[in-house]
Amino acid sequence: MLESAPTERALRLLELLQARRSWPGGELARRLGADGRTLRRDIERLRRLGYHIEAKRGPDGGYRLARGSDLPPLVFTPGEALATAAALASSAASGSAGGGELTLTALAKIEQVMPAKARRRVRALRSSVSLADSPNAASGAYPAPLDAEVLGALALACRDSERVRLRYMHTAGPEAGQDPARQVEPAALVPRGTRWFLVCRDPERGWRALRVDRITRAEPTGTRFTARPVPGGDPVAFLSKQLGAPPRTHQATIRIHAPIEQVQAYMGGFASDFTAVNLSTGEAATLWQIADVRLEVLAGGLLWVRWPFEVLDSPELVALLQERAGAFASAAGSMAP
Amino acid sequence: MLESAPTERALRLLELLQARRSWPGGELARRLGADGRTLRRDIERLRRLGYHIEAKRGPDGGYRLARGSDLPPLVFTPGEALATAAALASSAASGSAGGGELTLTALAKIEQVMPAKARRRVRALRSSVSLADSPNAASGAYPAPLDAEVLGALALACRDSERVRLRYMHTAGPEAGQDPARQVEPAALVPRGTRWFLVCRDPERGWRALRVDRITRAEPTGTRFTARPVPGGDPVAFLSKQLGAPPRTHQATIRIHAPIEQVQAYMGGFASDFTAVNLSTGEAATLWQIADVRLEVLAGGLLWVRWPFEVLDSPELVALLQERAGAFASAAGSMAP
DNA sequence: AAGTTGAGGACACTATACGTCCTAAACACG
DNA sequence: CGTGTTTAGGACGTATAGTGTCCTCAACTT
Repeated sequence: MLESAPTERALRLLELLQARRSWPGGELARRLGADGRTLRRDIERLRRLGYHIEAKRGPDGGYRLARGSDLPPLVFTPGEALATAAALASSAASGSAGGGELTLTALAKIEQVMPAKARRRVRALRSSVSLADSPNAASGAYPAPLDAEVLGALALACRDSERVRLRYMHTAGPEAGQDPARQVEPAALVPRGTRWFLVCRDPERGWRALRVDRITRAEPTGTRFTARPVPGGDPVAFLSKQLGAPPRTHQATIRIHAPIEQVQAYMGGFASDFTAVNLSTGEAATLWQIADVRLEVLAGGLLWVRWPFEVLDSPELVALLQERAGAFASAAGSMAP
Repeated sequence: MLESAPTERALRLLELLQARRSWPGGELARRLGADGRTLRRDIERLRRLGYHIEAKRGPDGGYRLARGSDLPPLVFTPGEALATAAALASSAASGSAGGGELTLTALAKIEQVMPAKARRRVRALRSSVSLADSPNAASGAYPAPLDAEVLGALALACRDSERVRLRYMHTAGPEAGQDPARQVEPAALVPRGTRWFLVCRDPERGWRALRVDRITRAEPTGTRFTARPVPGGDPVAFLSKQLGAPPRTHQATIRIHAPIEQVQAYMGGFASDFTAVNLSTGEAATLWQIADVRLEVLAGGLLWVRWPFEVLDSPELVALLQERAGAFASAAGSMAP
């Protein structure tokens, strides 16, 4: 009558083995409600399935799940799944780490199965993000921190060619300020500079590229559609046609009047690309190569430089620094007596 | 002779159901190498184990894994696990999101089982982080982006009371610049301001609080120790005694000369805490409350304000702005002809 | 050397799993 | 309103896997 005791024990075993580094066999058997001999057979089963379980004999021995060739199914608590989903979403939003696509598929997998209870807590967690709580969100990441739920739902829908119902906030044009519901056939999520775009087909309006941070809600409809080729060949090409040339990456070289050892000791934690130079005066200085799509981020990096420095190239950055120097001075000056 | 076909199929089924939203039963049966009837029994098994599997009948029907009360074991590809580990580490490092502890236990679970091959790729991925690749790391997060491997190993060791061998970079004192190996008994990872500290007991030197971003390597030794009470009651208290009072959080109120609607439209994505005010001149202005442990982060936020503004309180911020205004001006001025 | 813990063969009993065959019910499409 | 497709699940016989008990070894700690 379908009792499936071995399967259930196998899953619980994986769970237990991940919750603690090492378990004595007797304890495991007790928790699984089975005999010690049966436990040994279960361990053997998992080993045969490719999971690497080490055993240590003698007092204080036990079983432990170790690195193997295969990755075992990860058993998270709801809280851990929540933290993981939040981390993945913020990682995707910040655009760091090459594996953007992998980040999204991982997020999709969690989003697909995360219990509704835990899911609600994501929103709560996200809404608390502010300048105070999340310094990173403040200075660099201009576009909104993305909603893990929205991003996960979209990633899922793209993967499965499933139509989504979404709300998109228009900020310009005849529909500005509105937040109308519409259904689209998503094709791909494409990062562009610091933003994510959803390349999709609106059955009524044709192909569009929507800014993900302006999508306030995304719900899967459950209806599948047959994927069509994106005009222009692939989603990235389509996006380029829609938006024009990709935003230029600003580069600048900074000459810092301090020896490279000091600079690296102080700033090596968050920056690299330092080069040592010797000025004609014999002074030891450091060149710092920086680059970003947003000029303000470069200026933000310069906030941390505690030695005199100059911008060697990049007139744009120079212009921004001049402008900001004025703004800072007047903002500060107005408070002085 | 221990064949375990049902268990193996159950695990593969979970994998398949997470890789795609919906699967027709016939396809699943084919992939599992089993009869359709057996598949239906397998589905029933998983349902009985608490996983919510929806079915749709008729053409284009199929099975799908949906949200349930329980979180099923997540089956990641090596690449996804890698991206997840990286995301968790950077989330922990940035200190955002309340669930700091959950982030670490999740990271520990992945670190424990991630195949060595994938693990090496974490380092490669991390080493490419620079100002150019990761804007967030640049402007705000002064302390180093933490090594996922180190953080994961430490979290694991704390959880399991396992001694670790680690290398710690001294930057001051008689051992400055050295990187000696030592073994410690880790008690807890404690976030403090923008940094993480490992509260641990060095058998030779007693209780210590080590900055995690200065730990260059951490390897589990495999030997367990019996946890002792941390002096002062708990790790947080101990850390406070070691470091003195927690770093002061700087607060400031900024008056922006623009109506709140404009400010929110432009900056609402990454900041909040705006209040509308009307000046005596009748001008609509906006008050912005900002706070962070690091003054530079506050200044970084002000880089993005495109309207005239003043600092209403916080003499410290005013001083920094004045100083930076000078630095920016001279850095820019030196490039002009 | 003694005690503890994992490893695993043998055996008998149980009951589970499997495929084949069948009927029913939901759903989409023409 | 059928018709075909898809999930649902009962019945049945057979093969076979799972279980606990008992036993002997082997590795490791103290």
